Amino acid sequence: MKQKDIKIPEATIKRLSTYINCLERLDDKGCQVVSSELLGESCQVSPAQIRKDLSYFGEFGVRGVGYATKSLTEEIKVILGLDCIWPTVLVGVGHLGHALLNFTFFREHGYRMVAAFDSDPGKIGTEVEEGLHIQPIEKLVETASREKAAIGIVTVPASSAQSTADLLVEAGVRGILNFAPFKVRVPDNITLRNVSIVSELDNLAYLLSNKKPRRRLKKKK
Amino acid sequence: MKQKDIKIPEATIKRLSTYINCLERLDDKGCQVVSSELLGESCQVSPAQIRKDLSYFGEFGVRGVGYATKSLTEEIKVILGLDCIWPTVLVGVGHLGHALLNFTFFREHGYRMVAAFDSDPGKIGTEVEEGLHIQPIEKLVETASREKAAIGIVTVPASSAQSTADLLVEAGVRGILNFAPFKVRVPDNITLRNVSIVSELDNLAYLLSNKKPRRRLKKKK
DNA sequence: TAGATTGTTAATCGATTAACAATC
DNA sequence: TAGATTGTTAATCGATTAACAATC
Repeated sequence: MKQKDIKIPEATIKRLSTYINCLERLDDKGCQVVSSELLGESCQVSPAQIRKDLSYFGEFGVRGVGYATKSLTEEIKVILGLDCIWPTVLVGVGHLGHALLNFTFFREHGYRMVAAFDSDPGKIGTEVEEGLHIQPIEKLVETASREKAAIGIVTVPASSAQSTADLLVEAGVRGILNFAPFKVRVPDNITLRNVSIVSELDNLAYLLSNKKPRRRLKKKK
Repeated sequence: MKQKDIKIPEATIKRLSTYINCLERLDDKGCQVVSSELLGESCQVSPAQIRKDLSYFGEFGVRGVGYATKSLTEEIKVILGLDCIWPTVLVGVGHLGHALLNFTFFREHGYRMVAAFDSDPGKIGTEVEEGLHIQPIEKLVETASREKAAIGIVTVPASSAQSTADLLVEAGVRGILNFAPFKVRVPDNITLRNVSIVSELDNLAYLLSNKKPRRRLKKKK
């Protein structure tokens, strides 16, 4: 049990999110108790890593036994802040925006989409989800602040990413998830995550072009 | 100039991809030569980091001067393997799949979508891009191997992610980019990248819930 | 108790940053 | 040459892994 102002590695947070996923699947299979060994096998992380990750936040297991699947899931959700609802808005309802609006996981994980915006006049008023109608960008600041949106998702083209982020900040969101291929800048008090789909692909291309048929550089075990 | 069997950090590869992006933008602005200082400012990476990243692959700059914008861009593309065309197939033409098929960057970065598949009979035959018609999953192995697809993109639901990956492996792809919220398993000789959009959101939620306003997370136990 | 598995510390490994000699 | 900026080495910082005492 720690919990000072110790810095938690970002990688740990990322893994915690995947632990939830794996724990839920194990629970579905009827696994009421999991060891770090089993969970590690299930989500491809070493048992030591799992125990270390959890130890940043407290003691959740029973020595000699393991972790109660359901309660560990809940504990991790609390750690990640998924025990409360995050009002979220999305800007840019192209295909990607649409994909996120429909993303089932979204609803299941404590996020609530309270508004969606687009600059295309032809899209305004379209119902994308039950009760969710696309609004014009001009309404962003007004609507998002009224709805107390905490998170803004940016799925506009690179060229309007910065101006969109600016509007979201003006509307009072506390965090921005940016999918546009442009690293936006926001004030220090706003939390920002840039997601680069192209980088992921490029990473794959790199790995492929440097993997000679017989060479083995980076083996995981 | 190094280039032995030195291990390149994954973070370096990720950054190289963003360097290309920034370099192209700087070039558009008429910047023919950039210093690591300027490029760093532009893509929010420290100058030392940039020089270190590049030094893994060779010497691309001129001391006292900087880097030629255009040629550095090209050099990085070669490093990442973006100087050749990667035939790619996509499985699962939902909103996310659609988003990727239309992603302009895709074409611009040396990937060529050679086929798209979906299990929904209602979608078969639909033209999603110029000359690209959705094919049934049953045709995956045949078509993908005939087209010599090197990369497979998985945008199916979690429940069919593993079976889709299996088919792609059977079809002979060398790398898989998986967007489904399920960590698939593939043979050692296949390069795999899992992209978790939910993890990104969860990461944001964590950062937000541990920031000032809701400071107090008292530990019991 | 004996066996199992956690939580934690210490050792290892890896990545970033700082500093500076090389050199245009 | 003087000024600028790279490429690289060494120092620092951070994350992962291994090992084991604690304990159910």
